[in-house]
Amino acid sequence: MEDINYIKENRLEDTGFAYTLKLISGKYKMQTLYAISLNQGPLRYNELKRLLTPISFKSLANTLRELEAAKLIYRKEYPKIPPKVEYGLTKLGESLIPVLDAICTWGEKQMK
Amino acid sequence: MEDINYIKENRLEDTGFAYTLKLISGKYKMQTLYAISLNQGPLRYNELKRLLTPISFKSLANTLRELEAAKLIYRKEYPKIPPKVEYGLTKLGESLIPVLDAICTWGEKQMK
DNA sequence: CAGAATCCTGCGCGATACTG
DNA sequence: CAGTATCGCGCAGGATTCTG
Repeated sequence: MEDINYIKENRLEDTGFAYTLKLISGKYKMQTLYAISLNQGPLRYNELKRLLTPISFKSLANTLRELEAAKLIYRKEYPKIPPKVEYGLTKLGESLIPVLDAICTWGEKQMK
Repeated sequence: MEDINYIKENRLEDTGFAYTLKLISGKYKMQTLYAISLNQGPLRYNELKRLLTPISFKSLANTLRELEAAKLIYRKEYPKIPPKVEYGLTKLGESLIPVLDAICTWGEKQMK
């Protein structure tokens, strides 16, 4: 009944569904989160760049900034030469991984 | 180890994850599937148009065609005047709903 | 090494009009 | 009612260059 109302009242955009999509939609956001998860630990800027090939520097920077703003990843800077920056999942980001895993699992089933 | 290899070999794109995303990425694809699911039954063209506001006719037509090509929805035409066409979830499409539900649930938790 | 800055491009998507 | 056809554009994303 709740769901029915949502949809009847044309407010799909007020559901948690739309809320989540707003945070993770974009060409590389989910891939970025998933790459960090698969690595089982934080990744450096250039590692992400390589893993997300063919992403551009600009897209990567944007993606990381937006994910950080959404508190899904954290950015840790090591002030030294040469510079080193790591990106890892926050608790919030980790809580999203089961969802991404479900996406992966579903795909694996269909592939064979 | 499998996962590690995937990521080390820069083949995130060969995972089930990428496979799934290819089918459901696009501005309105997941929303379309979810709307049909929430309705607990097939929806007509104009109903979808309304529910997915502010989608355009062109985007809606494209979205429906691509989802149908991916066998996630079916199209049923009633040959009569006035025309009536229904779009519903296939078995494959239904199998994806738990994943979309997970996305919704996650969002609901964060909203409060 | 990790970006910022700049300029450029495609195309996903929208708006509108038309049709069986 | 359920779509196509046409035209046009914003903006996400790309390519390249520069810097602390």
